[in-house]
Amino acid sequence: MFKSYTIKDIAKALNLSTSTVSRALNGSYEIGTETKKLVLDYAEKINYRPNPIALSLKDQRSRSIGVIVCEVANNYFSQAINGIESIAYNSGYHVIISQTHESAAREAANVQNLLSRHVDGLLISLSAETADTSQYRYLHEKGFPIVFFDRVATDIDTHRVTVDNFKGAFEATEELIHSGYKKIAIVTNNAHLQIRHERFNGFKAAMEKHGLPVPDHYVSLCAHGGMIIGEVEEALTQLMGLPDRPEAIFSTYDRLTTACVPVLKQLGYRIPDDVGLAGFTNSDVSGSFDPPLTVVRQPAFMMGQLATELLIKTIESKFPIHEYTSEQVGTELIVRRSSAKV
Amino acid sequence: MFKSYTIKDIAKALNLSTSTVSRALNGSYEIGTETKKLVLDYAEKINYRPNPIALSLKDQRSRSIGVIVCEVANNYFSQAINGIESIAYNSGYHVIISQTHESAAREAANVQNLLSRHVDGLLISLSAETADTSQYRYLHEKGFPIVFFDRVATDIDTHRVTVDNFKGAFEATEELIHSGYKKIAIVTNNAHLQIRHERFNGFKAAMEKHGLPVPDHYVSLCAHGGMIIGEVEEALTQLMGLPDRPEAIFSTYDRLTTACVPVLKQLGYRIPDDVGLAGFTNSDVSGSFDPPLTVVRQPAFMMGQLATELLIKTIESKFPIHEYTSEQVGTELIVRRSSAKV
DNA sequence: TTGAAAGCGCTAACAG
DNA sequence: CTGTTAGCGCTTTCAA
Repeated sequence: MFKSYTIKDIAKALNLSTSTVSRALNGSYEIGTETKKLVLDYAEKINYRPNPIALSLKDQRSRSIGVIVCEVANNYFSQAINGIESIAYNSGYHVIISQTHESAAREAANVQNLLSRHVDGLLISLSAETADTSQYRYLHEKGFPIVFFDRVATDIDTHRVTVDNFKGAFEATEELIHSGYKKIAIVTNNAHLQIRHERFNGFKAAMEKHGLPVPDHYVSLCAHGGMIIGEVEEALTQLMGLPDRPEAIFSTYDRLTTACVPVLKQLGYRIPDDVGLAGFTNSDVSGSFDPPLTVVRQPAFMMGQLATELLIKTIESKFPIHEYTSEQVGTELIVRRSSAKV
Repeated sequence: MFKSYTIKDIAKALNLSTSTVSRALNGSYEIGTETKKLVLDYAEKINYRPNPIALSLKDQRSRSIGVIVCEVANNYFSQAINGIESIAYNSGYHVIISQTHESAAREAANVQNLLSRHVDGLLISLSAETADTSQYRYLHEKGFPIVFFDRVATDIDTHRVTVDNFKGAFEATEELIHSGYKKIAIVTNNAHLQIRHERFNGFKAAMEKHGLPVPDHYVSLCAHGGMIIGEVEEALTQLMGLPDRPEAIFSTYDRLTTACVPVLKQLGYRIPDDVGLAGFTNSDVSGSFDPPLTVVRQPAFMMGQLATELLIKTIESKFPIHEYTSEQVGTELIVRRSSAKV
């Protein structure tokens, strides 16, 4: 069923040896111009395609890279995957995507799965649940090419691609402050991720700079980062039920930010009249929200490209690499009405 | 660099032949219980993983399926890919995604690329530009497993997974009519796609049923389906500039629908006060829009699953399949304020 | 119950 | 310039 032609078929048809055919196909110099033309023409005619599996077996590489993300159906990640694909494709790699759904166990299983498929390298964005990164350290120490992007493991010295989360959060928070908000709460996702810390710190730094307090009860955690709407409801109900109810909310994570909108409305609060809102999100329709959202946007596509370039460079390096780069790109603050003070 | 263990390593270490090791690993019956245990224990200890590439070479299949979509960063497709992955993963296939960016040329190139990678089958959603489906017919006739989903080629008799586009469009249009709109225009994407026709026909049928006309100048085309904002601007500017300006707009395509919102606003029209709006989209934040959007939603995840199941069944079928199923699933109409009549 | 050997498609070292 | 051959990791006859 759908057998394709092999080098052998060509050799037989042309009464040549397979090696001659191989040489012709690969543009070797030690071959007669006529023979070469003969082979190429015939190959063209029968639409010959080399079998990449045989090639992979030969040179011990699969020409594929594994990508680990929490969810494909996520603005940031789908845009990043777009960037990943664009580079990988041009470099002759294919991309195998696997999703953790924010589960550390699934993440571990996916890594094993990708390894058993002999991917040449791994592009990783940690799940929110991942606390233990030892499997990555192990691989990394064994010389297996790994690049982290966005949600990185800080305790492993590898290539990394991130945004300046601190600055992104700082700017957004300061925007809220400049609008006139003083009592600002933060909703954030799981504590393990580095990006959470950085964004949290950026938030705190902005508050501190302006002499504003960040009481503990103004810090609300949603472990599933907006995937579970009940969690967001609970968090916001609690925040908005406080005696010193916050005047504005800063959200550190994509879905969390967009999830805040319907939840706040459902709880009876108008944005920004009753409560201001700003947060990280890569949604490309955040400007059409009611109200239009003030957002921090990450250059997802570019980050995907950058990470993939680093990974492929590592994979194809003749020598083991021991110098790792941490690329940090900027975020974009888009100010809209949700952060205005009425 | 990162060499993994082979069956040979085990054989050497245990002083056995590779075939014995192979048999032990594969639970063959013609093997001594002791030897078997020995091998399995050792394999476990060194964390042995069979090389899928060698296996593929042997049995002439790659255990991978190719997916062709226009864009990963698209609500519908990212959700569908989610479904595709879930089934493929469990069946031991990996998924190679490639994007056409709505270009027929890129689509053709991607197909060739996937074929040269010897994928075992193809899951295809046509690009908006694709008019010529002969490459698919050719493959299909050669016995290559293909399943179309969402944007299908109707002139090829293969497995297909679609939604009831006619009904989805019919219901949404009728919803606008029931709200009190009479002059309803339609913005739609490229003419080649079957889904466009079906949705257009559903729209027309609803209009006819209620005795409403669909003049030609109420039909507006955006070839790039909302990817190019200028196109949407042009289309809407023209529609809204008509002497008999439409009172409502029905949009047949995901991004087109969401793109209508900022464009209409920018042109100075309020939704639904000045113009009603309803359309297809799988955006999961359409309820947070200003105004909340009346949308037709497709069960993308399920469609991805269905298509993948069909494909894998075809791939693994012992006999050539000549009976093809056309699965059609329902759409969901979510009525919100954008389609209300003020 | 085990081992030897061929073969999947391709490349490359070695002969000629 | 071209052919022969071994080998990548694995399974599967065929022999023993």
